[in-house]
Amino acid sequence: MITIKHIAERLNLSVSTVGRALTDHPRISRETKDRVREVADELGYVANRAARVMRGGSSHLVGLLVPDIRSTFYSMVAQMLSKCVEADGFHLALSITDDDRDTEMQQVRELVSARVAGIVLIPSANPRRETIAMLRMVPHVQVLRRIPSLGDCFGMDDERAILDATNHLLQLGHRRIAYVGDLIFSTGRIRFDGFRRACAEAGCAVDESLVELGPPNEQFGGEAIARLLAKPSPPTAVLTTSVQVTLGAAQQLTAMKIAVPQQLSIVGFGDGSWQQWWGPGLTTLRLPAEELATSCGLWFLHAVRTERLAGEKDPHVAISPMTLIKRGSTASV
Amino acid sequence: MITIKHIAERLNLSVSTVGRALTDHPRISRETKDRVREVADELGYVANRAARVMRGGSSHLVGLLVPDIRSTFYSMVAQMLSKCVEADGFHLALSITDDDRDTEMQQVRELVSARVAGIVLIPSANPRRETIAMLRMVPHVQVLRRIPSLGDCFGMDDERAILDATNHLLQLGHRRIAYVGDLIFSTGRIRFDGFRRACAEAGCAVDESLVELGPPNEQFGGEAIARLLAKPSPPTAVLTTSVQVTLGAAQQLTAMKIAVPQQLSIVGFGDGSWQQWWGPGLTTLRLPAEELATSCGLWFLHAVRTERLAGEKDPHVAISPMTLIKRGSTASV
DNA sequence: CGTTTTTGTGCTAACGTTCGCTCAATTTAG
DNA sequence: CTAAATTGAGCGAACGTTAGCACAAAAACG
Repeated sequence: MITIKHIAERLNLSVSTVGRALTDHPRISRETKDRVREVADELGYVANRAARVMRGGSSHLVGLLVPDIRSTFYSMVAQMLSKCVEADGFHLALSITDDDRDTEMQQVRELVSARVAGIVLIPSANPRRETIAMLRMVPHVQVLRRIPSLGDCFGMDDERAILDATNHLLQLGHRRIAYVGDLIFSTGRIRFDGFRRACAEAGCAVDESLVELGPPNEQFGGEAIARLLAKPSPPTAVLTTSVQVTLGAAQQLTAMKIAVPQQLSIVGFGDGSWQQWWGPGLTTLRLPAEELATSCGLWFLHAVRTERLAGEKDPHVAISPMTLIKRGSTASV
Repeated sequence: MITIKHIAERLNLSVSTVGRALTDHPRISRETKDRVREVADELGYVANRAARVMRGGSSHLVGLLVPDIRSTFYSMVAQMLSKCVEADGFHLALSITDDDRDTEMQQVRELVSARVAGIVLIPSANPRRETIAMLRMVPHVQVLRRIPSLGDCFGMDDERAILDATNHLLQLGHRRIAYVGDLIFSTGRIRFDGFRRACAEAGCAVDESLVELGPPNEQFGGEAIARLLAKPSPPTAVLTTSVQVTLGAAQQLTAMKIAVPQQLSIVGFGDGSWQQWWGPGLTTLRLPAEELATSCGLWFLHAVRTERLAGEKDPHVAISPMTLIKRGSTASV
């Protein structure tokens, strides 16, 4: 690789002069700058960022940790964040955690080792103490889920949303409402609370046998639906409270040829083009992915610029609202 | 940030000893190694990768350039690639190009500047000379599209696929077949060739007024369908030859309440869960995204390990087959 | 017991870039 | 016409890590 040294030799200049010429230092003559630039282009010189970082400069790298980049929500976050930070000359280092705390730890170590300017992460269910310690060394922002011992967080109004969805079903007269979700993540617990609260407020007892708790993935969604419908007295409505669970549930309902909403009403989670086309159209909670990602990106740049570390005293917690989109998959009993 | 120097001072050791202890050098006593490790953990030491890179080591970074990470295909590539390379201790630096050659150039410059171990890219339609020159400095692999002056490429059998799709429609008796695609990318041109060849071989003249060429995005797909259906003698079948165009077309057909396949047969491109649920089910060309991404990742690691540069003499060109999935959106005339 | 080998550690240079300091040459001011 | 200011460029140190060389102490060998 070509270095400034090569350029300096070629022009019989010192490395410092070449360095200054390339960074447009005011005390270098126009003529020298032009000659240096010309030779640099000719030799195909590309600055070594590692050296710059070592001198104490910024790596201009932003770490992004997501469980799975194929998810529409996470890829939207990645896209928007990338757009945001690139406008300021930053770049994205993408790490995929699989929601595994050990993978997460290793990835965070890598990012800190690369001296990233900051980290945006969707934290795993229960990050290691070490992970948290490392995160506290750099500006960072949590998205979606919230670990109290970490800093700023951009989340969604999970409780309100599930409350709305449950109330929608209650107002349609449903009393046997099944709940499919998780208690693994902070969001899962908040959503479940919302469900219980809505039921309690409506004076509707929660049938524990209609509560399916498990990992928020496609497979569990499908299995949960199958189990629920196989019960002696099946639910009249179901709430699927994560994107993947909703997808699995929809596939299962289609496969089992269940009439929606006649046999079962369903409220899904997240938005994708498939939801408008699935069956009678899926009633769903729309995620404010784009807005959330953008505001998160902007805040993040702010955090990096002000060298704001681990949400020092009062972490900034932003809550974006979700909206219930009513389609054909929910009807009165 | 804590450096080995801090650890050395704390233990009254030299930096070299600490450095060797941390890299598990054989000539360091077990006792010293343990003490060093302990203090390192206590102080929260994280190695500075920049320094390591400067010493001539690898950055263990792999650059990935995609037009848009929200696309299912590209995010699948990102996911699989990440899995592949992380198994070998590499990490992904994600860059989004928007298919813009200037953005692309800037991103490649950044990656080379960060001294990435290699680059995987979906090249833009017409990369700058400078971009190509920089790419030639590092091991790199093209995905999907192919720029002849660059190296190895992992693509799909675009011509064969469109040939199959067109023949499927021809066999169903269609003669007025519309084509919606692009001539911007190498893939677009190859696909169009496949269409023309299939028609020619079947002795079916291509009606140029039924050929809609434009950017491969959702908007164009919708507009193209609207234009085609507004013609005095509209097509009986249409071939949409990119993922986004297919999505736009499907949305437009739903919006216009066109009876598929009675009024119009359609063959789409790419696969997504929505396609099985859209209308009567979309007949479509399945992309071998997962396989392609995985084999690309493996080859890439090979290229990095063997320091294989710009496809030196004979670039490796892998062609994965696509398969036509027949669903309800195509029927005989 | 002396010699060779092994073991454990320190010194120092190097990677590529940046930046403070120095200094000569040139220009401007008095 | 001399003194001061400005311009243009070089020297050398520093960033954190690694690795070759050196060297003392300990161990193994004859």
